[in-house]
Amino acid sequence: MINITFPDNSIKSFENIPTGMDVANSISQGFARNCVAMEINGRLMDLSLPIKQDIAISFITVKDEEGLKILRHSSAHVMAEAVLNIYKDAKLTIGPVVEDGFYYDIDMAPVSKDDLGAIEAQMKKIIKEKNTFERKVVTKKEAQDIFRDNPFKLEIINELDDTLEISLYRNGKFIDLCRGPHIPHTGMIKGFKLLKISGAYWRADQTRKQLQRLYGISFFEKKALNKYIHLIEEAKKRDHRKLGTRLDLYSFHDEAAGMPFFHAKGIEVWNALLEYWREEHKAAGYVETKTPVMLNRKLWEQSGHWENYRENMYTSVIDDEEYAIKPMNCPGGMLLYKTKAYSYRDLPVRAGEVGLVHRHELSGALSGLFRVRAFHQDDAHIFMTPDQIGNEVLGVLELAQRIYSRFGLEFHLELSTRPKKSIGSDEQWKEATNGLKAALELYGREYLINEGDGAFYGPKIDIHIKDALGRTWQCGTVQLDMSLPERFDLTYKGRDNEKHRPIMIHRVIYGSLERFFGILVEHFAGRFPLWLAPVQAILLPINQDLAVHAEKIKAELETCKIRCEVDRKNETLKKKIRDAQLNYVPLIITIGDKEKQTNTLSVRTLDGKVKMGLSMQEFIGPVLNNIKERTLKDAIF
RNA sequence: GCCAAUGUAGCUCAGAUGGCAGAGCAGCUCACUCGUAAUGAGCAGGUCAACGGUUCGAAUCCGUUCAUUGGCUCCA
Repeated sequence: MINITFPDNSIKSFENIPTGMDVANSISQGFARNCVAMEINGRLMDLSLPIKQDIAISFITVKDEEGLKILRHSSAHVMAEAVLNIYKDAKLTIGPVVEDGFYYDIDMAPVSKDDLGAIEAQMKKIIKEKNTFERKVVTKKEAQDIFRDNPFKLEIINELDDTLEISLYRNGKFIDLCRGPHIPHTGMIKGFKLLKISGAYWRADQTRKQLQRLYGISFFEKKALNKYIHLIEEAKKRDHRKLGTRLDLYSFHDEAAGMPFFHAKGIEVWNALLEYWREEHKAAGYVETKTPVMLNRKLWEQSGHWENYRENMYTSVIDDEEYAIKPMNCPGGMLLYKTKAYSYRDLPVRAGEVGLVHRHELSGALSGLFRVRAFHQDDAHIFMTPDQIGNEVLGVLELAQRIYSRFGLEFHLELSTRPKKSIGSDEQWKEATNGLKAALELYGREYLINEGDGAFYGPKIDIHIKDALGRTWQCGTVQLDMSLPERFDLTYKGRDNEKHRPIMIHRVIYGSLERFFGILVEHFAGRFPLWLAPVQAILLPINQDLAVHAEKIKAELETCKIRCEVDRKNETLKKKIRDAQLNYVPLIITIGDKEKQTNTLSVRTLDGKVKMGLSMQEFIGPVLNNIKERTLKDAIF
């Protein structure tokens, strides 16, 4: 008699030794069909395993996050089997589940995207066979014997802890070394797709063999796969590199790889972003500063960058002196601080700087505006007394919230603590980390903790925003720095008339203006809200004779600081409207004889709605209001 | 930097097997002067990324370089 306890504390008894599947079936067949694995004593196990003693179990089903991971892990096995069916002498290495699917690193000749179809076809066949995954426990010696032709698996086996049992999984003819667990049978993979191929080093070590990494994704439902594919396609449509070209915002040139060129229209958006940034920062008690782009090597030695960051820095020799283009703004900020003597009464000092920095990123890492070699940080350095940490960090979080919500972006927070390689005493780290924690508590929102993920000079809070497609991006960061004030011997006079060391934080909110711009393009799919739109209104004269009147109106709107253009092309109205719509101009104003005679405007918005007979005042008032409030609302009239 | 793919007109792309470089959009000209998502006709536009090689002949084949794209963190 076996007694099984379920999560709701109910108990069921079985005459004979049941498998996990038997137990699931005893609840209902429908439930069993949706079961993927079971959890016993915190360990995930196959449903096919017998339960030999009284124990508490809970089932992992297709609805659980864990279930999906197991499915994808099993999918990796199926993919590996498919690859082996086609490429007989391929050698498998590891095939884990990752955030967005799974991969398998395989030692084989390079394959191309065109080969994926054949592998997918093989996988389909295997899935159709509904093969079960059979688990077998072997000794280390047996495992070594089975994988004697595979140096990668041997290496893994040799490293395994002797106290662990070594398990193999067989589905069909395919056997792999694996911890498990797996789905009951391959038929549960209802939707899958192989996504991409890349090179990857064995154990991520450049000195070791380069393997082929095949990526795939899979789901329990075909529908979920379609949804995923749809998301990828939607993301593709919003690709800021494509939209940037089409909307004439920015471009990239071979002559300066990774360094974007902003066009006139792009700069309108850029300036609107910065104007808003300045407004918020002024209101939050910041001053704005500016430091040079190129500074002497001595400064970088003092700041520690020469030692820690040199391979990413652009350098040049001028008048026999070595200079480096700044990869960060902070050392310049240090010099600014040192230009005067500070009293505790002066603190906190909040000094912002929209600084242009250059970092020599690996050529393969470059990607549109998202990963560049030259960019502007909306940086600020805050110098303060130790007891101001909580308040100042809180202030940054609140400022960040105000700014992000302006764009309709949600966000979450992550706290990163001391990494292995770091400077400073335990005491300092404790104080700094507690300071950040205190601020987070004051702020009152949940946050994740990334143990050991801080900068070498201090702990930090990262702010991750979530765009309209649900993708997250790390933009803002608040970093406590325990190194630079020391290295530059920053001080302030305390109430006690003694010198004290200020605490310093670095923080950004947009992060990289370039990158944030790119994120916004994708977030809005190119349709900027009115306050950001490069061209806010376009005037379309119905015929050539009306162009003069259109220009007159344009001049009037421009005195109100509304960015506008006249489309003087010798085209039909239909055509001009189409062009304006495709360029996402929020306000499309047609100028015909009727409008000229009555001195009114006929306004079409991007949703295709038309409002006729508006007087200039009826138009300008609400428009300026919408711009001033920087609202995301399309509805203006 | 490493692996793979890609690079043809301002943009999007076609150009098996080597034999005079093409389309649509955009641009320019002309006609039309138009009322809410494409008027028509014509013209112009190219060192086929760069350099080198193979060949009677290269956008096409080979090599090098540059750039772009997807990866290179997730541990049986």
